[in-house]
Amino acid sequence: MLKLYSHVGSHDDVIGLFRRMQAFNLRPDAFVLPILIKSAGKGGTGIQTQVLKLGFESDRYVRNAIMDMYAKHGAMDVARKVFDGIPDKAVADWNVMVSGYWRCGDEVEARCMFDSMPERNVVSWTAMVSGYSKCGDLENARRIFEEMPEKSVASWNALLSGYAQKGLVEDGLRVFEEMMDSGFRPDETTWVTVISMCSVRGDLKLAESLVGTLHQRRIELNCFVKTALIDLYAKCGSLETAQQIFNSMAFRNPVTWNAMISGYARSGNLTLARQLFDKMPERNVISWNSMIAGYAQNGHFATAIKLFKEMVRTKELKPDEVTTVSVISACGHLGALELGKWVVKLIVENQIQLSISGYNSLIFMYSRCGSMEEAKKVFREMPSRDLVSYNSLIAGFAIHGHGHEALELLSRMKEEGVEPDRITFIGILTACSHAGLSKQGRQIFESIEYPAIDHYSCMVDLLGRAGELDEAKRLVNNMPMKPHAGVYGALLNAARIHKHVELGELAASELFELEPENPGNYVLLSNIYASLGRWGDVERVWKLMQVRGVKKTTACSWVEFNHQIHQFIAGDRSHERTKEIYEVLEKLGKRMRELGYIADKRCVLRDVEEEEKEEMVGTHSEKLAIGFGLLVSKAGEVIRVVKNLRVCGDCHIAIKMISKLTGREIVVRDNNRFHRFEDGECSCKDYW
DNA sequence: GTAGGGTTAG
Repeated sequence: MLKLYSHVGSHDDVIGLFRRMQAFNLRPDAFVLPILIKSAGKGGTGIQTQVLKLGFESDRYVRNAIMDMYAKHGAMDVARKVFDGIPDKAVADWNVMVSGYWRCGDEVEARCMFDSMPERNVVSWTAMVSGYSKCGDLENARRIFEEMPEKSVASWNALLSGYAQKGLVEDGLRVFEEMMDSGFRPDETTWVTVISMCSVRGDLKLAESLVGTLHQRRIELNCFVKTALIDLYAKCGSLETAQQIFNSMAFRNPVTWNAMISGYARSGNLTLARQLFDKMPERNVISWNSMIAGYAQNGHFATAIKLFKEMVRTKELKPDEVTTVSVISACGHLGALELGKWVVKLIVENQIQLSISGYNSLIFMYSRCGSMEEAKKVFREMPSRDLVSYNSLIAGFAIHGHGHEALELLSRMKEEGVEPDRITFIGILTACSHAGLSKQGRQIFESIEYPAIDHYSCMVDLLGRAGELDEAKRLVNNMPMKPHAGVYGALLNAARIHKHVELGELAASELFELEPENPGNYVLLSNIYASLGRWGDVERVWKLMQVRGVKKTTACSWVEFNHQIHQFIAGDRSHERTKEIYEVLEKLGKRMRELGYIADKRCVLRDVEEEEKEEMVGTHSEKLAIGFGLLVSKAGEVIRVVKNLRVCGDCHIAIKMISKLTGREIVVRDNNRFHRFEDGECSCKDYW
C-alpha cells in the first residue's frame, strides 16, 4: 500500500499512511524505510540517525535510498561517504552516484564513476545518455546511445529529450521515427517529449496531426500528456482548445495550471491568466514567474513589480533568478532605479545565483535608469559575457549619446571574438547618431555586409540629425528594399529638427499611407509648422487627425519616490500633492517671466486649454513630474523623470530654465534618449 | 523492492 501511495500520491499521502501504520504500533522495516526516505524530501536529511537507531544501516536498499536522497539534494560528498562505506556495491549504488554527479553538473566525476563500474546495466547507460542530453552535449549523448549494448524506451526518451531541449525539432522527430522503426513502442513520456518539441513551432496543423495520431493509436492521455497538449495548443494560439482540455481534466498538477496561465499571459489575456493564478491550489515559483513575466511582457511594468512585492511580502515562495530577471527588466523599462536596487539587494540576500541573462538584465536596467557607471561595472565584473551583454551595454551607450564608448566596445567585442549582429549595429549607429559622430557612423554603415532595413532607419536618422538632409533623402530613395515607417519616421524627425517643411511633408505623406493610425506622425508634422508659426497648417493637421479619428497618445511622465512610481499626465490634478506641485511650478514660472522667458505657441495639439494661457501652470506631464521631483528630492540629488513620448520642445526650454534657476541636475528619459539638464544646458542638441 | 526517461516561467 505504501509503495502504491509513493507511486501515485504525494508526500503527505505517504506520511499520512505511515502515521496510521505507527498508530498500530507497527515499526518501519527495511522494506518500508526506503519508501519513506524517498518520500521524505528536503526535510529528510536527518533521517540517517533514525535509521541507525532502528539498526537498518547495513540494509542495501536502505543504504541505497539514503545515498539517493543525499545525491538528489546535491550533497554529493555525503552520498560519496555512504557509497565508499558499502563493501558489496551493487549496480544500483553506482547508478545513484553517476546520476547524482550529473545532477550537480559534475560531468568529470560522472564519467569517472561510469568508467570504473565493474558492471553496467541499461540504467547506467541511460543515465549517461541523459546526462549528456541535459547539458546539451548531443554528440556524446548520441555516441553513448550508439554504444549501448541494450536499449530501453527510457534510453530513447533520454536521447529525445536532448533534441527537444535544444529545440532541434527536425532531428528530434527523426530520432522519434528511428525509435519506432527499431520496434520500440513510444510510451507517455515519449509523447510528452514529442509534443513539447512541436510546441516550439507554434504550428496548429502539426498540433492537430499529432493529436490525430494519438487518437488513432488510442493512446491513454495521462496528466503529463494532457499538460503538454495544453501547452501545445496555447503556443499555437488556440487558447479555447487548451482551456477545453484543462476543463476536462480530473487531476491537474501545478504544471498544468502554469501551462494555462502562461498561455493566457503570453497571448495578452492577463485577466484570465490572473483568475487562474488566484484560483490555483498549489502555486509554485513558476506560477509567479509566469504571471509576473506576463505583466512585464505586455507592458504592465508597474503591475509586474506590484505582484513581485506581494510575492516578497507574503513569503509564499522565494523568488528565483527568473523572477528577478522579469522584475529587473520591468524596473529598467520604468527607469525605476531605487526599485531596481532593492531587487538587487534581494538577490544578494537570498543568494540567488545569476546566469548570464541575469547579469544582462542588470546591464539593461542600469542603462535604462541612467546609471551607466553601474551598468559598466556589472559588465566588467560578470563571470562571462555573451552577445546580449555587449548589445545591452552598447544600447545603453546609445540612449545616453556616448558614441565613443559604444565604438570602443564594438572594437573590443571583435577583439574578443564576439561577432556583432543586427542588434549590435542598430545600437552602434544610434549611438553615433545621438553623439553626432556622423563620419564614424557612415564608416560603420559601409562596413555592414548586408544592412537590414533598421540599419537604414538608423542611418537616415544619423544623416538627418547631422543636417545632411539631401543625403538622407537620397539614401531613402536608393534603398534596396521598400522603406518602412521607421525609415520615414527618421526622415520626418530630421525635418522637425531642421524645420524643413517640404521634407517633413514628403515623409509625412508616406507615413500617413503606411500607418494612418499613428498619432506621432501628425504631431511631428504639426510641430514643424508650429515652429515656423504656420498656425493655419497646424490647424489643418489637427483637423485631419480628427477626421481620421486618430487620438493623440496620452503623454505621461513619472518619477520614482519611496519605491513608488508617481505618474502624471498633462493638467493632472489627481496627485495628492498637486497643490504644492503647482505652487512650485508657478513660482518658477514667475521668475522665468522676470528673466524674459516668454511662452510661445510652439507646442501644439495640447491636451489642456489652460496651457494656452500659462506656460507653466496646468501644463505638460514632464513639468508636473519635475515639480514633484523638486518637492521630494534632497538638495544635490539628481531629479530623474521618464516620459513615454518625446520631450516636447516647449518643455525642453522650460526644463533648461528650471535647472538653471534651481541649480539642480535634471535627467529626463524619453522614448528616444536621455536628456541631462544642468545649469541651463542640455546634453541633447536637437531641440530648438 | 534500489538506479535511468516527461510537461510550465526569463
